[in-house]
Amino acid sequence: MKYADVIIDISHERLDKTFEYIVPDELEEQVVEGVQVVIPFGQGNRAITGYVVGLHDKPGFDVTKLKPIARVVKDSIAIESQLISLAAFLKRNYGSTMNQALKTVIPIKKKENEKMKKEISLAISLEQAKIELNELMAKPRHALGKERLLRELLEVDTLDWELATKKLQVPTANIRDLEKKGIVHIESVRTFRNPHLNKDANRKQITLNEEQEAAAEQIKADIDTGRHKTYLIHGVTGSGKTEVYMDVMEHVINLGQQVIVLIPEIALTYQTVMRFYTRFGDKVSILNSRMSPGERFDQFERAKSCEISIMVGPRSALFTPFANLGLIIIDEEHEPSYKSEVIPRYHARETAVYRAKLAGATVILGSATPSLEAYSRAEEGEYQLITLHSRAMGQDMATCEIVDLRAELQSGNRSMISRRLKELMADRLSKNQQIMLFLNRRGLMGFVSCRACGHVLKCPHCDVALHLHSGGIMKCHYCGFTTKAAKICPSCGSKYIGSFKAGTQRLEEIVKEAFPQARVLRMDADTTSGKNGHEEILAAFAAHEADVLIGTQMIVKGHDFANVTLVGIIAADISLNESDFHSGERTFQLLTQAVGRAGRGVEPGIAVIQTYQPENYAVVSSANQDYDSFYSQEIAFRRLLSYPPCSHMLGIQVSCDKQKDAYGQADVLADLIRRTDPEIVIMGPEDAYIGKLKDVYRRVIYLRADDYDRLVRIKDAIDKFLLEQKQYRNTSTWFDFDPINTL
DNA sequence: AGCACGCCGACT
DNA sequence: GTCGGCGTGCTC
Repeated sequence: MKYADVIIDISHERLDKTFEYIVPDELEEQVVEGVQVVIPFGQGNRAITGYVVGLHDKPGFDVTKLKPIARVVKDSIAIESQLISLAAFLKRNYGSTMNQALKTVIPIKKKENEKMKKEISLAISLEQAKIELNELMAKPRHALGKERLLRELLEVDTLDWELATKKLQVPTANIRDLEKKGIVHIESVRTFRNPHLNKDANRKQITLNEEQEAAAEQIKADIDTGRHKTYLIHGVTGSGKTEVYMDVMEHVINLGQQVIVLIPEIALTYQTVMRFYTRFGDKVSILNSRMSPGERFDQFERAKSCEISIMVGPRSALFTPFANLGLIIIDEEHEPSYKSEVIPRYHARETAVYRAKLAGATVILGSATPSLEAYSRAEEGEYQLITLHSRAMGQDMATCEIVDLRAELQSGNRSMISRRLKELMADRLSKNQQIMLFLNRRGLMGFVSCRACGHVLKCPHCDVALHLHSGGIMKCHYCGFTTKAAKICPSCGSKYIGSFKAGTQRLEEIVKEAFPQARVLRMDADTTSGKNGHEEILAAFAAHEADVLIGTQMIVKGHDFANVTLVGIIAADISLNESDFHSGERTFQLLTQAVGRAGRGVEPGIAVIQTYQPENYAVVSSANQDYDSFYSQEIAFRRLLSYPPCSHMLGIQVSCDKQKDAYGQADVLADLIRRTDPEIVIMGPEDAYIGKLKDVYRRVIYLRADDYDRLVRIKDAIDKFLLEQKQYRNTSTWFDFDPINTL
């Protein structure tokens, strides 16, 4: 007789343990570690699903009380036992129930209706298609989706419907329209096929430069001799890190192993995706946050059945069930999107290193501005540092000028644009070159306040300011609460009440005023409403349909525009003045990326950084593109104040709809912590950054310790206490290890 | 989480 | 006298 340990599919601390079940003889073949099973649970024997996490021959519980497993869930993926260990790692290191951890690691069940795959192909010859494309391009406002589709079909014979609509983001209407005109042909097929490349002509032979070659060779040599390390590739913007990744990827695939490539959500663009497709063809699958759980499940199933050997995707792609994983690449390793915002709040970097350890795989981290965490590990020798010093195409780095806004103000210029920036903009516009203006919007939002008494209109459900939207409506960006814009201040009755325009919007007006002839595009939350908003704006800018692109963070991430020769950073300080200890690091990363946008083509570029703190080290070192100088100052600051990576932090949040209970429970937990570990550095309890959200009050406690495990022990003590505690059962508590965002 | 058992108020 | 409130406890 066999017995199985099952984790019940109910996420509750009180059920967060394995339950033992009898494996019936007829199910013995099917019940393996990782499968989803249906089991009778509780007095009523109601059918509940669960995950098998262990199997043994001897019962470990009163055998008379054991019930048999009812059945194995059809189409459930038996995940690698490695992934179960990975879930245990998530539970232990980031705090969650085993069920929550398993759910982040195991793909969700497939949806019922399996739809027919459709393929799109050209109904006309390649030459005709080129003519069609040219005609399309000639129209001033043509459908960009059609353009992408036609361009793609010039490269490949057939295109999967899903690929076209999801990854290339071609609207279905565009495809239908082209079909009606007889340009493309839509065919339903049964089997799934990835696009095949028409000809290898477009598959450029990539030759690595000396530095890239040395980097790739070093990693490949280590892999060949069975050394599986973690590498940090620190390469300046444009140094061609991706070429190094691809070279190593090819090597690993030739060894019969699989590769996971993590890319920040925001960089999952058409260009990035195509780079992998053109190099590796149908070995690649792409995971996308817009995919439904069913689609994701399909991709994981293909990985499991060895149909593909490369998975490219955001954070969650880390859990692709490859049986023989050989390499994990994390591009733009410093990106905050690698930290999960939901429980378990894991960090993809740490988790990747752990998964690689389990699988005997190699990890490559890459960044132009490595996180302090990664770089300090490299310095300690835990990761191996590889530096790429020069740009692959040999372009010069942009020159960088810092404009002191204090001096600008003294000489009477109160505009958002300094005289120097204006002068350079005029010059670029006259040369028909493009300009990017970057504004970190945070702090310049369009909230509504009273000019007489200073009262700020707040959301009744959340502790945040309401924002003015078009049509005289105020909206809460956190809970969606909407109300009519106030005409009179509810506090003092003054009618001098109004909003400050969003920074980008105001900047756009200023630019249009100063350069009426310039064509300006703005990219922010307001202008990118549609699904493909981003892509369309960026494509329009790439096609030089505008001279100036104004935007927030989104425009600085990984988009290369060859004709951009001037980048203006309007207010570098804004991100510096955030209360968070990451502010220096974020500012440096942002500025470095923004500066890197200038001069990606033949023309050398100039970047102008406007700031009130021209002597700030983050500003100065990003202007000089000097990571080492930034790092040494930032790490000294972290060491001095015992911030990560020089120590570890644990954020504990208590939330409750009753303010009194949230406060009470937070105090109880703080006492418990003091009793558990009297020496630990404890901050709080205090109100969370947003003290009330959707009518729920939130209190936070922060702990700091050199030893991560010490924090884990406190987490475990709190978990144990919460199980036994009778009072405050209406509160909920969760953990955030080494938090990235202020709780 | 759900469901049962269990001991105190207003109702056909 | 009963129906039902949700407090407490258990689930292999």
